[in-house]
Amino acid sequence: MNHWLFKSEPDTFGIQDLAKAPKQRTAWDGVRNYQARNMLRDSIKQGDLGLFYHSSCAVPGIAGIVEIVKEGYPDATAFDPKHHHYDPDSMRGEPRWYVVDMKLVRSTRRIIELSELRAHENKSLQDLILLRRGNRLSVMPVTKKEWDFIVSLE
DNA sequence: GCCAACGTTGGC
DNA sequence: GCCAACGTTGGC
Repeated sequence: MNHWLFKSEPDTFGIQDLAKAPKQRTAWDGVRNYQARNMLRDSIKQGDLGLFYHSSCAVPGIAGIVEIVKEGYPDATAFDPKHHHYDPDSMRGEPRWYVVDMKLVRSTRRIIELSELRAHENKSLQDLILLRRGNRLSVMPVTKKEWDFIVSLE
């Protein structure tokens, strides 16, 4: 079982939106980055756990824990001309973009803030991809050690 | 294959 | 709103 971190802008879809979703479940759609796509398509497995991270907001940080309930399948929003994430180059016979389905395990009791993670960037979290300079990946792997450490901060 | 231009991300 | 950093595009 592997661990991941998923970024989302709470103004668009935050942890509260996941909590209110039917069955507290959602498809992680709209990813339009090849590196992240490859993870969604190939690496993320049912039963894997993820940190739900709030980005581009007043208090960036980890807001919850999710579990993968369905492995990668084509992102239907890429086929829809009316959709904001429409990609005319993604064909149904040869889909370019993928999603996984996830469900809420729980919200964290508090936001584990980015600034707090940064306080450990020279020690326990020195390899955390999230903290790498200029990092823009919206889906990234987290090691078991990093996971355990981050969860222990809560 | 190079690389400048451009659009996007995301913290501050 | 600013701006650094990055990925993608497209001309050559």
